[in-house]
Amino acid sequence: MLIYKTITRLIQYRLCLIHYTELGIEQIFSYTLAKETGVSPEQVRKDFSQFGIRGNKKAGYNVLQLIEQINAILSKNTVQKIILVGMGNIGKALIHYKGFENRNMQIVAAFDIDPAKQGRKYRIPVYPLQKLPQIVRREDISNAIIAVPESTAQQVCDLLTENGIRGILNFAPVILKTSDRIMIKNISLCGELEALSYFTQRTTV
Amino acid sequence: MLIYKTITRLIQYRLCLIHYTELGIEQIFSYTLAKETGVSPEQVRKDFSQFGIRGNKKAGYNVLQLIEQINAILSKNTVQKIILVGMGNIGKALIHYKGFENRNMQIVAAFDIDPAKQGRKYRIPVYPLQKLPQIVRREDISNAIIAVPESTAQQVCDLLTENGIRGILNFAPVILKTSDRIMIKNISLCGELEALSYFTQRTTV
DNA sequence: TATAATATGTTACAAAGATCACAAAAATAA
DNA sequence: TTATTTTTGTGATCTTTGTAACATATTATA
Ligand SMILES: NC(=O)c1ccc[n+]([C@@H]2O[C@H](COP(=O)([O-])OP(=O)(O)OC[C@H]3O[C@@H](n4cnc5c(N)ncnc54)[C@H](O)[C@@H]3O)[C@@H](O)[C@H]2O)c1
Ligand SMILES: NC(=O)c1ccc[n+]([C@@H]2O[C@H](COP(=O)([O-])OP(=O)(O)OC[C@H]3O[C@@H](n4cnc5c(N)ncnc54)[C@H](O)[C@@H]3O)[C@@H](O)[C@H]2O)c1
Repeated sequence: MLIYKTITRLIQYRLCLIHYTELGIEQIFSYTLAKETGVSPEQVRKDFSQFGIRGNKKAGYNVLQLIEQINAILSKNTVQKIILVGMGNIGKALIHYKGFENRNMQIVAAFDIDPAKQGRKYRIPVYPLQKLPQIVRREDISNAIIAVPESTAQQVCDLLTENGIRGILNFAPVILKTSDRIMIKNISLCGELEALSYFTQRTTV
Repeated sequence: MLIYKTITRLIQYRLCLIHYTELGIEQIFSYTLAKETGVSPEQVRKDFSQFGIRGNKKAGYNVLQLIEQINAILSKNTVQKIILVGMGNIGKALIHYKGFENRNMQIVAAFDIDPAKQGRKYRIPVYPLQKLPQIVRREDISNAIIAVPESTAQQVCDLLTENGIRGILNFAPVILKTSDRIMIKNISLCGELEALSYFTQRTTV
């Protein structure tokens, strides 16, 4: 994906900028944002430049204006609705999380095969899988989170894509096989920890 | 990090290979593994080659032997101990997770400032932060997970690094500032979802 | 008005990573 | 034994991403 990393950084910048508004900061420089987000000032300017965001020489960028411009790029003017499949450990952690709102996202429905999990016990209604096609269509959902066991992840993925889902955040430790028009992002917590281990181990040698 | 991606892939390969042993498969080819992990066969061979793992022309690689070789590279012969700071939504999801064992990892202790969370209510003992230095030293821990709110993440990070932690998996949506000898891996769930949204939005236009 | 200082924006350069192409080896078939 | 097929291993190439350099614009100051 060509500009995936750039978009990821824009999202980071946006988060910082929102902090700045809370602190009453109105104007910033590329190196301010760079330091805060751990990239180089040139990178910040280049990212902005790529999307036609221009700053002022000697005066940097206006925070509010910058947020507006990034919002426009990221289509952050409407709330982005997401569904969740699998109400286990991870699923529950996600639906209890308050941080989505600030970022204009909302988990609008969850699904689980286990009848004990279904109903309105949680902040968000939990439906049986049979309801999925209907809700995806009604709410016009494009993105979903897979938080089911490895053994059922592929079939959940198939169900989602058959019903028009185009983006999936996958927690199951399997590589999902699907059309390349579908975008899949794997969250591999164990993998990340194993990689960390490798490098922290090495440094002692 | 020079070989970070290679290591990440080795970890993926290992996971697949373990599946193969469970299915009774003894011998595999680079393209088998490639298909399963979503990379190219050349990449697989190159990754192995980089660590001196050689296959057999026309006969591919022996599964068990390959696992052994990858284990040796990843130091997977001993259980890797990890600590967790923050017993909220994410923290609880992690300690209830059974999947760490299969990957030779173990969360050996958790920490929280909230006395209500402390004690032996969970699978893993939860201590006050004051106990952290002692336990890190006693158990010889190198890696930690930060699952505390954004507002306290930096101070937890400082505490960890002061006590010899060298690798951190961070769930808080902030860029932690620390020495560059410390390896930090950020898990940005909201960020990933926002990026997904961006691309799935675009495709409709 | 001229000069200095400070940030931006862009072009050129470098590094990392992945892909491609193909030679070499091993097994099988003729 | 020779030819054919299959699969590995790696040098060359392409792509992507990030870094560095520098010219340009703006503001402040003398
Ligand atoms: N919990 C963690 O810390 C953690 C860490 C790393 C990876 N993961 C991965 O994340 C995924 C979820 O983990 P978890 O701990 O939440 O699992 P879990 O077992 O606690 O929950 C899985 C949930 O999915 C539901 N489910 C099963 N099949 C389903 C289907 N076909 N359709 C809908 N719902 C279905 C189950 O009823 C259950 O509620 C797993 O693949 C796991 O390997 C979890
Ligand atoms: N839950 C999610 O789905 C989710 C999604 C994205 C990001 N995150 C991020 O992950 C982090 C954890 O999220 P959560 O939902 O589990 O939060 P939470 O509020 O449920 O839990 C935080 C826990 O940390 C403890 N804590 C606070 N300060 C501490 C300190 N200084 N030392 C030790 N413990 C301390 C609290 O007592 C609490 O138990 C947050 O930074 C959050 O932004 C969470």
